[in-house]
Amino acid sequence: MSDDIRRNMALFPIGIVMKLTDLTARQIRYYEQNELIQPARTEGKQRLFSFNDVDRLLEIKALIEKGLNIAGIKQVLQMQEPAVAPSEITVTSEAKRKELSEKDLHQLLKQQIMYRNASRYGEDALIRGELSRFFH
DNA sequence: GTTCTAACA
DNA sequence: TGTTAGTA
Repeated sequence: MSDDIRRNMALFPIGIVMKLTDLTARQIRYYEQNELIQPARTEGKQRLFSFNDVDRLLEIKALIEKGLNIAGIKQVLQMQEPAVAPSEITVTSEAKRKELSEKDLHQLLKQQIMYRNASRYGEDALIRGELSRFFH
């Protein structure tokens, strides 16, 4: 698993990331403010992005083009990273179920659908694409 | 020349 | 989101 550290190595400045992602510096910085990405910083406070950061930005870009807002992208992204087990996203007891609001139930439903798809096809952008319609 | 933050004729 | 100002 040493490939992971390579993908997370902070390598390129914002200028290169702009060309790699076709995003403006403004957008990249804006997404960072909204915690969609967390690039490293040099001593001089300049951002340094890793391959993972670039991949993440490409995903964000795809979702933006699908018409999602920051809030929607956050949710889609959060369901990716934490490879939550089914038990964690399943409503366990009746008591617990009663405490959930309608909004929570929808959120839970989306997570479960996402997990099933991820289990069958393994991870992929297509899954996000399908799921994105829930966040319009 | 590049990047950063803050702000808006 | 664009863009500009003043820096580092």
